[in-house]
Amino acid sequence: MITLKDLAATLGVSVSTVSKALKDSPEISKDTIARVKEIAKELNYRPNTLALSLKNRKTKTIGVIIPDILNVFFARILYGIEQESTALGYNIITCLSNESFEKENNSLNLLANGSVDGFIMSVAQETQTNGEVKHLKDTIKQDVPIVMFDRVANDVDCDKVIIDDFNAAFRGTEILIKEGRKKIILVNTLGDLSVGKLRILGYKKALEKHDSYKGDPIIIDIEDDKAVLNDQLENIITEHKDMDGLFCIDNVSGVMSVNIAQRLGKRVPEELSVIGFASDDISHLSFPHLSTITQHAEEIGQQSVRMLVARLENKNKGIPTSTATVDFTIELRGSTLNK
Amino acid sequence: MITLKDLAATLGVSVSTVSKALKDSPEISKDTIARVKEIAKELNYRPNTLALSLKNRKTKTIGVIIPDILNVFFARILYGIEQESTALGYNIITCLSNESFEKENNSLNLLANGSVDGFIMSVAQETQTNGEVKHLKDTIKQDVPIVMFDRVANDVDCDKVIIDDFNAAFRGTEILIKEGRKKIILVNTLGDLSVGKLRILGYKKALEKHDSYKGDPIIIDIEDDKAVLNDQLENIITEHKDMDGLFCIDNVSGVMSVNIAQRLGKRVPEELSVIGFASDDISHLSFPHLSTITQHAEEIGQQSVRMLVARLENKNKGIPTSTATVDFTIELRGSTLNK
DNA sequence: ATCATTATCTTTATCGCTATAGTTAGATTT
DNA sequence: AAATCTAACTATAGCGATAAAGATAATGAT
Repeated sequence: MITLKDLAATLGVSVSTVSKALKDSPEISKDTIARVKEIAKELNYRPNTLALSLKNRKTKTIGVIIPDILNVFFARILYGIEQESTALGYNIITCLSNESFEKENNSLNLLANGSVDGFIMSVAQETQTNGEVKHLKDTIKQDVPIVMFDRVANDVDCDKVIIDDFNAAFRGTEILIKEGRKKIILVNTLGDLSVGKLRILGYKKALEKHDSYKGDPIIIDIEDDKAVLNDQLENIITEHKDMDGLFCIDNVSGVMSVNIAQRLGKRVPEELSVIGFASDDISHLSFPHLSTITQHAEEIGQQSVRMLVARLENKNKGIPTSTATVDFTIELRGSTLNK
Repeated sequence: MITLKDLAATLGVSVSTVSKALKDSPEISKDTIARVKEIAKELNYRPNTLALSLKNRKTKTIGVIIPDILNVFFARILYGIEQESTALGYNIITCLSNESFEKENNSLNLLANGSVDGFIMSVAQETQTNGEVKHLKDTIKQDVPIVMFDRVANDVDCDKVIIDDFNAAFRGTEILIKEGRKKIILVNTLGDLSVGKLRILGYKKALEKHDSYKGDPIIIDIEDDKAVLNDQLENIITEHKDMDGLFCIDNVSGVMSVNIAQRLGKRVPEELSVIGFASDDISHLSFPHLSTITQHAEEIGQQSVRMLVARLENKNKGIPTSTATVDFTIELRGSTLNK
């Protein structure tokens, strides 16, 4: 690696002259500036980012903690984060918590010592289930800001970016109601994640609000394990012969359900209308294609970066934290009637 | 942030005493060591990684460049990389080249100045198409090692981790031949990527080798754009009425093909046997489930880390570079006969 | 001719940490 | 009692870069 010192030595001037010349300082003659720049280019000099970070006390680096990179929703968000970070001149250090509190905590501790300027994260399932927040609050207290997306800890005071999950589920359920469906079941694969709870609330609220719907809410919890998901869904479809509306609140079970129903001779959408959540393109893998509530994952990522950078670059001002809501869209394809 | 200086001030000793005490130096009395550690814990002292990296001239950080994080194959590899890195005490800085040469080049330049100890990367499509290698060679020349996985640049001398794509495709094709299929078509969505070429070669070789197979190889190039993929596959299935074997060399078109064929009344696997490549779980989204050549993506990631770290921690010795091949497995499900 | 002013550099200190080279007071040796 | 040793620290330099404060010679002012 080539340093300022090396350049200074080859040119026979002092290190600070080189440093200033490279920044076009008026203290240095145009002649020297030209010579310095030439040599710098020739030797392919690149300033050492580490040294600069140490000096400036900021790294232009964002720590990103993703609970599950194999979940396309999160992969897309990471994609958005990377795009916007690059655009704003920041790097990202990516950590995968793998839904574990311990890994999340480690990552936070490891990086919150000057390695990153701030964090963008979605809370691990374990963290959320156990209600752990101390590690998050501690980090913020040490003056390292956090932006949370999607899965947020309500009792931590920081910037947040979310989908209006309640409203999304409400609107999705309404579509089934307006088709005149009489028995609409919600399949929950999200355990007790905050977003799952909100979606269930939206579903319930929609059923309540519409007098035309007579039944009670039916919520079936199943395991989100791809090996058994198929069987579980098949059971539900077989057991509830009179079910005519199915609302899946994750990414894959909707696609699977459509395929299973068709195979079992239950025609979609005539006899069963299915709607799912989506953040990727697998809705094309069922026939008919799955109608979905589509989350704009990239936008969530981008928005998170914007909020964090805004806070970093106005640190002193101490603006109060805020929560941004990113839009969703409803895309009706073939698995519902109102195409 | 709390520094050694802060600790020294509170204790009324010198900075170097604190530093030594924290490392249990024999020069420092047990008494002082105890006092220092106590205060350090109390004030939640964490050594500044940046300063350490600067001092030690190594960062314990790996730069990872991924061409497309929305491709589950790469997401899984990243997962493997992250796991193994963490296990070996390294952090990762993730960059997404988005298949662009320029972004790949930028990332390399940005980080190859002391920010990372080495790189793990898969070459962007654009880079591979244009045959760009200078940026890769330059990086290595600057003494920053690179490990390439999956898509590798053959004329760059560095450690590599690959799947035996040739052999995988050869074996996959053989399965169809041994079922007695008469017209086996290969669908290529990978353009002119190196791995695609190898898979096509393997397919051709298998057809050649088996005298029982009479036809010529048929390779159909289609675009890898999810919006039109469906239609393109439907066209192929409609036009080639006598096709009884289909070999898909990417992740999704196999699943789609099975679903389309069934819908069009072409029974799978009786009339059409389908086999695909896979690195994720979407093979469950077709009925019957897709038989696949399964790449062990996590293992590719882990192996890459191991090779890079081995090189980093033996830098002086200058071991010659090597290429590791990661196993694949063939998983026969319902879309082929020999289940 | 003397002093002030520029132009153009160089020195020094600092970011946080560690390794190397001092320093000091008390204990041990002869 | 003078010389040597040792335990337990402190001071210094350096990783790479920069900003603030000095330095030097040439120019201009009076």
